[in-house]
Amino acid sequence: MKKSEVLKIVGQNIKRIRLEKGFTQVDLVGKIEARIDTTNISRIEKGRTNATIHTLYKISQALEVPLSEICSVNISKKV
Amino acid sequence: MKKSEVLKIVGQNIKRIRLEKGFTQVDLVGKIEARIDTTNISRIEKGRTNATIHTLYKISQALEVPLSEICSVNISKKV
DNA sequence: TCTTGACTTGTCAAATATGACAAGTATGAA
DNA sequence: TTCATACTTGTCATATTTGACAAGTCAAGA
Repeated sequence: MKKSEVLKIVGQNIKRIRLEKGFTQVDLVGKIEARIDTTNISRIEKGRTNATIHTLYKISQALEVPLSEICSVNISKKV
Repeated sequence: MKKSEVLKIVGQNIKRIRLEKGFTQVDLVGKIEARIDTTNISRIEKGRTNATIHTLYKISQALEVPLSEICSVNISKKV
């Protein structure tokens, strides 16, 4: 699986969960004590940036889901 | 949960799985088609670096586990 | 149309992840 | 002790993430 695909799937996970919970990006930022920016959330959701694990962790906190849930990418069959 | 704790847990996950599978860090690098370095694997396992999701994905590929498994951090009770 | 809210995108500066290499540490075997 | 293997750590250059801000897009209402 290509880098861009991985980033896209992670971003879709985040966006899907966020919408399911009825949050806006601004809501998320408000829920995170550590600083984070809607610009970055947007970029991550769109798969335009290769986020660090800590940033994803902060987002998972705001979404109230385990980090592993937003990192749920199908295990590739072939490398 | 502090940033350093998150990084440490992810690193421990990787190291634990790697040892369970009997791989050395050099083995891992050899299994990953995309370029990655033992220096970086070591730093990630030690929690000294805030790895990007794509790097963790590459490691998960080499370890033959889902990305979500190495990202398994207990959901924090309190923010 | 105009406005508002939500999101996207461009740019910038600062911080830092990454790959590469060298050197150091630790362990175990001969 | 010596050697080999595995890992850690320091440093460097490069690339990129991140937060911040501004501006742009888009859809839904009034």
